Amino acid sequence: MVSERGLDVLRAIVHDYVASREPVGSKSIVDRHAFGVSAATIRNDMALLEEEELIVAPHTSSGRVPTDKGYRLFVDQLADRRPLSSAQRVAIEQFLGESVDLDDVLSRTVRLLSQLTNQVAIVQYPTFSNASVRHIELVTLAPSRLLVVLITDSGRVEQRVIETGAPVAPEVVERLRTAIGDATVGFSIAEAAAALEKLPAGVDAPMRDVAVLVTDAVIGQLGHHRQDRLVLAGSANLARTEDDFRGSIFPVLEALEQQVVLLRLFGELQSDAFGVTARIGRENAAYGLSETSVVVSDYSTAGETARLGVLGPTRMDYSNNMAAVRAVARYLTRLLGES
Amino acid sequence: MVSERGLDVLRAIVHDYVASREPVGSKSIVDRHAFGVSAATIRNDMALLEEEELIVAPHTSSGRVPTDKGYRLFVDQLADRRPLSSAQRVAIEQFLGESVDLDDVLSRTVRLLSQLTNQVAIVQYPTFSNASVRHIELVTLAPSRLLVVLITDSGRVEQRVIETGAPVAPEVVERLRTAIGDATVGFSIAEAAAALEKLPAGVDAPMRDVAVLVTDAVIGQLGHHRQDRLVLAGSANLARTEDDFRGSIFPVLEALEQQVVLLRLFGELQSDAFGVTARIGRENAAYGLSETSVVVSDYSTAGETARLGVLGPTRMDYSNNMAAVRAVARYLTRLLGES
DNA sequence: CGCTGGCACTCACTGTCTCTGAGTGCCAAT
DNA sequence: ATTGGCACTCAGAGACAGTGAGTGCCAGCG
Repeated sequence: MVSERGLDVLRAIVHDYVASREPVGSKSIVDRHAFGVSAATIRNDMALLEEEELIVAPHTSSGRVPTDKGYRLFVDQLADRRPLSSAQRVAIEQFLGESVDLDDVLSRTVRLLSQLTNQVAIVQYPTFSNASVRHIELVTLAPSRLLVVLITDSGRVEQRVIETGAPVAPEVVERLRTAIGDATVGFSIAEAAAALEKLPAGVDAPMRDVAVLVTDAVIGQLGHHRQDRLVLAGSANLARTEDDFRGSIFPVLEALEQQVVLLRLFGELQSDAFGVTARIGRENAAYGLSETSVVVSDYSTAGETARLGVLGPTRMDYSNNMAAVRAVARYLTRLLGES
Repeated sequence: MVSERGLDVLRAIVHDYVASREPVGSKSIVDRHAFGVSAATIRNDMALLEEEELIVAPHTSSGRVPTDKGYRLFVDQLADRRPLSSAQRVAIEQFLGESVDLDDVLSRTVRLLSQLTNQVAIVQYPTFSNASVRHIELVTLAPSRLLVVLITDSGRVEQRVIETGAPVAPEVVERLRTAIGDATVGFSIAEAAAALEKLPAGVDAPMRDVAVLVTDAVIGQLGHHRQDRLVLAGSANLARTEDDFRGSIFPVLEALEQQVVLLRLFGELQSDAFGVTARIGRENAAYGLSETSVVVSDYSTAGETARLGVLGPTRMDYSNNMAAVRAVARYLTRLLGES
């Protein structure tokens, strides 16, 4: 078993390694941390830690480096839950407080998070599944081209262009708008979608084709969860990492573009009781991100929850990043809750 | 002066260097290209080219590499204006043909371009300055929170949320909507903005405050050129470059996030008579992108022009990239012109 | 029994040296 | 103008020794 001091040693190794980027040896530990014991003693502890596969020596006789398992233990038990500095808190309040729009809030959030952590930040769009339809607008862009705009009371606006194939008379557009409006405005998303399914059946034959096209479009918009969208910032931070991680930038950049991958990754993580979770190194191997760690937290909107987090090399400052992710998630929840 | 064959040699050097990533020497040139002369002759030509600073030897006695100036000459005079392969043309048609929406078109375009060139692709949002206002919608999200949606006949939809500070009565919203609609719908962007400037003055005192807020918002939306927006794809290609360029990825990724930089860069480039322009290496030094080249082309929409292009390491395949950029720009112009 | 100092050992890293080969510049001959 | 020949240069690859951080182990000490 690993002793109490053994864990302290692990903590010191993680800390020093993250800071210095170099394998850390027994001597430098006693130098930098007041353990009150000699280097030889530390060495004994390190031998135990190595047996438990919490640390590893990259070359036979050089310092030790935490393994994924070591980081995992560190994150689960050893990371000090230190709060953000007051300067950072002020930054959050100031920076997010100014925003007006949902889009604006999210884009500010993601930039803020990437600055606080020096990592790539990711924020998922929230859903408002209990939102209801506020307004539907049908605009003729060209004789045979319609624009459908859907507005919900959560402030979400969806647009889509429809090619009707044949010209549509203005009065038809007008009647369709009224019909669709009557069937949907004021109802929840689910109710509205159900009502629209049946709508074309009760419509005069000549305009039924158009009606099908339009209702399909609206149903599509209703079902189009924006949760499928992500906002990113800070990918330049990947390249700032001046060391060996550079080699594995490619799959990461690729994943950032193929947002599907990130969405699945986000989906799998579940944070415990509104806390923060981390996925470390090889735990992400399935996504080709085996040298990458992800720190996420839920944040909640009126009804549902969505996620935000940061992504970076396995050797990252978990303490700081987890604190930042948690703080931003909390603040964002508060901000969105107000509305 | 550089002889005719000297230019052929330069072309060969650029071609081979781009392909092999290694400095190219006189012998390998006579091997790979049927010059019909001996290596010694080529050496003489190379000495001239070096004198003109078109090529340079990275180490005293190894092959030559094109300088920025060499690439410039190559791009201006030597690049074969070879058309795209028919497979590529088909890809363009198929891939872009399916799209419906402006957003969709642009996002497909940028992905396509990045695939064709293996570089980072950038597409600027088009403006439609001669568009006119089609519809304005005012929706109450909460007692003191309004959503303004602006729709133009070019299919552009802008939204903005306004905090009114105090609750606004439904009939006030209704009257405002009518007033604003009357003043703007059917008019051009410029006319509508002018009319809105004067609108609050002619409104009853009690609702004037709200009127000012709302008209300001709409004026802001009208003036908000989407041309300020870019769509990006393919940043992972930066990391695929397996060579020395990796070192200068950081400023590039940074520029990609700070879109302002890219916008200025795009703005400075002017392509000649609907052709393609390149900005090579140190010509971009002002933006911290001195190892980066940019290839852009105008593309035009109904009224105005916008730009698209690719960005990558100085040592890129200019022939192919310029052909791809031109072809995509042309196709996009045609596609947008149809509407 | 845990801690410590001592000691031999390992091995990555660095600098130096040499060797090799691709490539050059120059020159005299064609 | 082109060519073959030749001396020269220099980056890169091995080989080699020296250095030092760090380890494992052990006997002794509190």
